[in-house]
Amino acid sequence: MPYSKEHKQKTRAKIVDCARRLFNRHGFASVSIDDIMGEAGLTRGGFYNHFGTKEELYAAVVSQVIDGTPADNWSRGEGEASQIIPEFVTAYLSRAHLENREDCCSLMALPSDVARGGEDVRNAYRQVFEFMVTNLEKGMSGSDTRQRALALAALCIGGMAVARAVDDMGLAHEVREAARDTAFSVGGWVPPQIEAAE
Amino acid sequence: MPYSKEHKQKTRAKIVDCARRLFNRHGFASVSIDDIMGEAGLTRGGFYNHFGTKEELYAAVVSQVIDGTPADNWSRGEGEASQIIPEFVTAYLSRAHLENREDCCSLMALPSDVARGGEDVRNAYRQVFEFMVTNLEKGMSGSDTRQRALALAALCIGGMAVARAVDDMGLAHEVREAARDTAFSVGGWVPPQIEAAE
DNA sequence: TGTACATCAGTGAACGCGCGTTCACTGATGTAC
DNA sequence: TGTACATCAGTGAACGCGCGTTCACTGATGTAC
Repeated sequence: MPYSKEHKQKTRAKIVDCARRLFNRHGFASVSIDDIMGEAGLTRGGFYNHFGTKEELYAAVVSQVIDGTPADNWSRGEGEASQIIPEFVTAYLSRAHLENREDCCSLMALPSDVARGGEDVRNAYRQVFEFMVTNLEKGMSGSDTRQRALALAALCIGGMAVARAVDDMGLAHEVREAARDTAFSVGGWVPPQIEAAE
Repeated sequence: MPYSKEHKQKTRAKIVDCARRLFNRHGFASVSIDDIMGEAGLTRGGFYNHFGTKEELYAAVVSQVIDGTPADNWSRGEGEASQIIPEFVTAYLSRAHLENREDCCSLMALPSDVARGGEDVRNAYRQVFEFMVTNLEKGMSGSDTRQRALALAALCIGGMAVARAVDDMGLAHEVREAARDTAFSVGGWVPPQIEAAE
């Protein structure tokens, strides 16, 4: 069998990776298969060797937990949860994560796109969200941890989604910082001290 | 001058209204001008008597504060802010508002669409968001009201946006209720008692 | 009151364009001998 | 080791289609006389 299995897997991974960045930046409907394949250094026809439809790729993108982003820090999850989880929240609500339009968490970059997507996409979104909530909960103590973790996830995602939608960077960072401070309060953690160095 | 001024204004308002419902449900990129004009009982050519481009209509939609939705309750804003604002939050995070895909707040229905929209759209989004935050703050007492109002708005919008994106209605309502309970805690209000009747 | 007219909101065919998907093909590669 | 072959990932022209926008027109309406 010519072309090793890894070759095809690598190509597929490259397509998903390029698609993720383009979807995060431009949304699902506005990115064409030509755009994606071009970005991956391939031509349109080959797309259908890897995916049946554009929608199938969409689901693959959403369910991908991304290397090299805040989501990654937390998925590694070694060490004390009570320390790692607040660090994750700080990174999630950081200036860098707000400004990086491509390498960011799809939960915050695509909520309204996914809401009107097909079954597979919404399923993928739910799984990533549940993963986030479960991990946030691990970093909490006290009562109602599940409820607080759900609200905390909503606050992180909502804060960043809103900050991206407004046309005023000053307001955007004000929202982001307000979300972060309130997130620490809901989580029951002491506020981050790294503030000045951010 | 034939066709009274009100005639044209009414037609314009009808187009914006139909567009708002279609955008909320399907997103900006997936709704065509034919769809909108058809919904309004008109034909495509007439669109350009009212708007220069599709993007211009988009901004008009986002900036419209909607009659007959929770947003309306609060914009009326007569009476005690400390009572009306918690009522608004309850209505915003209600089952009905989550399930109504068309007549809902654009802040929660379109965040990721707006984030990649043009200047006018993002400006309109900011104005509506600022209006929401200002009003939430009026219903608060204690310290850091501005910061808490920003986080509260992010929590409301984020909670609803996420609840809409997941494929499990049970989880969706769990998120919505968690957001609501935490919202009341951030707002410094006593939890709503209407729960059972919801 | 009745009629001729000017206005302009609304019509719908047409434009160039890019989309998602299909398909006959090409050619780089691993395997068999 | 060298060569012929089979595989199948990748190519790119072509498909039908719907898009945003334009434009010559039509016909309902308010106004002037």
